[in-house]
Amino acid sequence: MDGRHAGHTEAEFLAAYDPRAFDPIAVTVDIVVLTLRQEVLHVLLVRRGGQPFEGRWALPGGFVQAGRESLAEAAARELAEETGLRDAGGLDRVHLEQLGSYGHPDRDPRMHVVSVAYLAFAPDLPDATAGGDAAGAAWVPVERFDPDAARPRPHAGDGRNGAHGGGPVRPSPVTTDPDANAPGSEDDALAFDHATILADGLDRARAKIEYTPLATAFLGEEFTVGQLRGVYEAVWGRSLHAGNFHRKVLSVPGFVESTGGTASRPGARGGPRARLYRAGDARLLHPALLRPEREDDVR
Amino acid sequence: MDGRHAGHTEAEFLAAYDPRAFDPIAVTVDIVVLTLRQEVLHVLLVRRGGQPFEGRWALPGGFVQAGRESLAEAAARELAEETGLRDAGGLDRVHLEQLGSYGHPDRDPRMHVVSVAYLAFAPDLPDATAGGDAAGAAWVPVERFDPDAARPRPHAGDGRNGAHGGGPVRPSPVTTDPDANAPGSEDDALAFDHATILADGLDRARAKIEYTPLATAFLGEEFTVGQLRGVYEAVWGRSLHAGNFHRKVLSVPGFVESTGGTASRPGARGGPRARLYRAGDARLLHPALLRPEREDDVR
DNA sequence: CGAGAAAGACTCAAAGTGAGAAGAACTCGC
DNA sequence: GCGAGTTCTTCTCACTTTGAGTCTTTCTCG
Repeated sequence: MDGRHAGHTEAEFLAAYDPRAFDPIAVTVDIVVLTLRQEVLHVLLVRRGGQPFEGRWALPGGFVQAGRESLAEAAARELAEETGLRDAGGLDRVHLEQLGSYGHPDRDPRMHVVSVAYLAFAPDLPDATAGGDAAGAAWVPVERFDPDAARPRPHAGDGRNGAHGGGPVRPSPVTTDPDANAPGSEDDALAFDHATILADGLDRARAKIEYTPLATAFLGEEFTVGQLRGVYEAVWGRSLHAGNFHRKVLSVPGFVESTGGTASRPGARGGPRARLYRAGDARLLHPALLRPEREDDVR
Repeated sequence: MDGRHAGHTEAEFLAAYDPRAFDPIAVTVDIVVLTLRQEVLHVLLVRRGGQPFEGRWALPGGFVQAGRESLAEAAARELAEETGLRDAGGLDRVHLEQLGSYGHPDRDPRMHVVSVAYLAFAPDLPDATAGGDAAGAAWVPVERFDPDAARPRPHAGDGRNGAHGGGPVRPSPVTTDPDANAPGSEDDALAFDHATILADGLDRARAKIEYTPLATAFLGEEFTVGQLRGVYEAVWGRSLHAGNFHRKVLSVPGFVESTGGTASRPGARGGPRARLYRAGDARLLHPALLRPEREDDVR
């Protein structure tokens, strides 16, 4: 192909036994941590404290410790460090899955770095603390980085223009670095290829809640159907038909199970007290909860 | 967590600038290449010509060339080398997508190796040629490695016990190494964690043809609805209702488009000449072609 | 108090699905 | 050449699932 068939000679093959005899590739993990804050989908970002991309926002992550940890362990470790959640004991409620790997030779100016990206769904977490080498950490509304501009549109047959009907952007990010610029403005692209990784993570999240019950990972132990619908609306960026959603959620076996209780107080804007549910034992939703038509994606 | 928070001190962080100052991790690509031969799903395996796991069967793959190629390029290169398909010019018809990364520190006894696995769907290819350091290459029926034992079962309402009804294993693998044992027998586990990777690839393939038109990647330029159904039956390991499948395929917009022609000869066992179709322009099938119930997977 | 909002149950029409049947076209074996 | 067996393709029928809308009840807010 390029004369590198020599990469298969016995000499070069044996060289693999000496770990330092060839150009190395570094391996990192980067994590797309998603959560809901005030009904808006946020992603955890850190402000880089060193070169390259110093001062820019990036996904949390770090180097995999060679010979000491698996990729998933590295991701869990970084997640614990960067969210400061380790001590809060809430980490076991976070869903963590591998997203994909990114290995273009020029994606890091220092050397060839392969990043294994992970995707995490977290319930509402306290403000982020800047751990390790980061100069700041913040929960940022994903809308600012979302090329699909997935702000909630009313669903097709929705007559009213409710609170979700394309209103202005929600509150600014909470950051532990008061001087940090809010990320997401024009000149504030993410470091490395993290914009691509984030976009892929959002795609994955939007698809995943269709056929798995993982939307419940964004909520507390107990939740109402309305809160669950809020997760879908925030992630998909569309408002959904409340009645149909309710029917559907309760009809999918194992999605949610009733706790018997009702919410101690109704929603902020009134209404009856909703019944409470917890996540059921299904790992897959069958039948799935499909997104409203998205003709653009089809071709 | 384990006192390695030191991994975030400035000193260690700067060490990343010297690529050889820390324990390296090697990066490889491994490819699950699937194809159909005589209506049976096969995977491409190579026989290892060196330690470790010498003489065992493994997925084709190799080291990523640091600083020279992306992960996808490395996968495409290895695929071309190992299938000998490069010159046949058929590589552009092969679908190649990233499957996932595997990085347990002990998965390779030599050192910490992270493998980025790819999944390929190929039309029927010529016999494999052992390229590079492999001592042999073969197309092997996946059934031998498939814990789900996905041999075609008749669909629920299928009265007859046709040719798909759980017959014996199909022809043995074609290999360029005549002395090679047929892989897949009791004591012939795949090298490394390749059994896991293969299983993940099969899961992905089975899910992917539900909502994408990629089943057509297993076929030639033109095909009949019956051949397309054969792909689904081989991959899912179930026979499908011919009439419903036909209706469904033609009703999904952009899945297939008619060429206007008909097959030059009917199927081997008779029947009228089927109409010919080619892949349409859809990237997603909507609505999807869902597998028959699989209650086991749900919980 | 009345307006507005949400929870939840309901109706109705449209679309999609599984199962079976049937006609036409073709292969074999005899 | 004939009949049995296959396959392709189209239909029918019953059933399920879906989107959209309505309605009642329970609550908050002004």
